[in-house]
Amino acid sequence: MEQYGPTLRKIRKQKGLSMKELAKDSLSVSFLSKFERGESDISLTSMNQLLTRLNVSFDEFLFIHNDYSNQAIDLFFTRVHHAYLEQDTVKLEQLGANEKDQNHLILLELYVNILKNEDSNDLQLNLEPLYDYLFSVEVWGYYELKLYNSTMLLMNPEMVLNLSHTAFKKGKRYHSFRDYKNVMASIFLSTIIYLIGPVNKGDEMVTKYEADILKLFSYIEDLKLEEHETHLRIHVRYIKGIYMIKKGQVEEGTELVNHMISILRELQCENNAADFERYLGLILKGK
Amino acid sequence: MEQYGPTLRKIRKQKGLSMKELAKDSLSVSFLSKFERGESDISLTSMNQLLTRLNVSFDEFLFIHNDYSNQAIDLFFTRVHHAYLEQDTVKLEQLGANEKDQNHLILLELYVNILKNEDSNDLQLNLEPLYDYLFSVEVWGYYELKLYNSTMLLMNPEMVLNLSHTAFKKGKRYHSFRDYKNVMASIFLSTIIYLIGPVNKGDEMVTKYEADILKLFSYIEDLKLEEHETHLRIHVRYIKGIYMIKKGQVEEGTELVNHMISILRELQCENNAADFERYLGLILKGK
DNA sequence: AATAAAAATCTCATATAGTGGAATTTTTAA
DNA sequence: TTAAAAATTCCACTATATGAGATTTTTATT
Repeated sequence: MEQYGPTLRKIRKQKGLSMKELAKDSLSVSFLSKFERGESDISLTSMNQLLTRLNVSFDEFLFIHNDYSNQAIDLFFTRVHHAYLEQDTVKLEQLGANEKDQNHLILLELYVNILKNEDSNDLQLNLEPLYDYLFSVEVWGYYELKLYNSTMLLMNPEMVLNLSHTAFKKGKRYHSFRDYKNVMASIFLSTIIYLIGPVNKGDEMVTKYEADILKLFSYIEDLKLEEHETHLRIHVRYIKGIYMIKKGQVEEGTELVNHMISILRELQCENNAADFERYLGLILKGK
Repeated sequence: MEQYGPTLRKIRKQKGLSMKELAKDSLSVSFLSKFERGESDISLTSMNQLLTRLNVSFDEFLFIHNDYSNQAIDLFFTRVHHAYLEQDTVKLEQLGANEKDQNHLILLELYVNILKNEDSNDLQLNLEPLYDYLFSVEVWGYYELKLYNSTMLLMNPEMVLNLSHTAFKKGKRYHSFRDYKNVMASIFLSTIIYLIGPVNKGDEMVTKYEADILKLFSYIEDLKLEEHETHLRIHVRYIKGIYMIKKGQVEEGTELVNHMISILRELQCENNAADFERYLGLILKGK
């Protein structure tokens, strides 16, 4: 039994409510006392009533319960991402130690394999289980989007294309869920970058996948980005510029990209600006 | 008893899991069946185990359960805001009908009073209960921030100042919670606008509250905005420009503000740009 | 320090959440 | 059509969530 009670007590006290006031309409004081002391579990219905009365959402409650750290799902992907960037295979293996989820274990193994075989060319990744999972799920939730987003770079173009379309189709109903648009847009933009092809290669891929790239831009349109989602707006325009360059409109494309970079500079987003600039340089050198 | 079971079933099916697989390690199949058919409540601990296995957060679960609409807290404030903008007193009164929360009722009454007495000058608002509540709560959560944010414009300057400082002090631990920074920054920025004073008046307020305004800018610094939070970055610079104008640096201030407006235009944030421009016009006319 | 009021805990009775197994029905797949 | 898998139903049983009222602890006030 998880000890949710004490956390609830803490929150109740912070809001200056007595047990009587909180329990009103949903529970007896005596039971609330027992629960708050960690001596009993509570039903989902009762808990929901209590949290509603306290004006605290489940996620906020769990955020406090987990010592002011975020959701398990985000936490896992963030940790993996960091460990990978730091090439910390030990950390990755540690993360796997307490893990029961099959997908998570696969993902960790993939990353460890990549880090360990970085130089050798005979790297064979087994992505089948991931494909199977992502194709079998009927509606993609937040988790599936994150899972795909953090593994797409390991997949081959055909699969990426296929799954990005799938993401669009299977994720539709979530439009208004908090972080959804961000992950979705990020998936589509990464897909486009992927399809534009390696910077040092020719433009075969752009030509081959032209229809798909346009489709992906239309998916982003479909997200109907809000005016306050300026970061995504900047990112979209930037990728459009890159695409134009690859398509031959070198001058207009470069101008658009540089414009976005200058906006980022003005807002002191130095890292972002530098990343954008570096990639632009590579693209232009390939021309 | 809320019927959470059927929603869980729906999600389980979407993910292609059998009851046996889902129940493993946490529940018996026969009970899971009973729960999923809405014939029994479930303990918070069990539910958490099930959702963890499904890789679905509580908020995502409730989002689906509530027919793909968002959190109760946000929903309330959004609805009130819309009804107020549309001067729809009937809608506001409707919102109050099913409402049990004391603060919500106060807030609704305030808005109705404002709309009904718009022309007459003898409007007397009783904000005491709100002050009492906000001062009595030890740690401000998401709800308190939203509540304050949506009522601060009705309060007098001294109170706003006091409560904005309170927001900073009492909200500290939440830095990493999802929407937190947004609401927090929005509070500080609104406070600065408030302290800069009415556009048609002189600059007494800017002078009087100079130290406070600088303090508020430092609070925003303290939030350590991420590079991807470009919307807030734009907003902060815009307000800085307005402040410079009020302080006498008309030229530099106007330049900065116009710069931000032009960025918004480039990103096709037409409404935001227009709002910013309108306010700039008023400020400059007052000079 | 004394006292009253409010808040929280404890005791015990009861309702119901949850288990396990076996038989039955429904769904799925080949 | 048929066999296997998945889900439901029924039952007997245990664990525990919850409520009512008595008791103790805390808080506030003089």
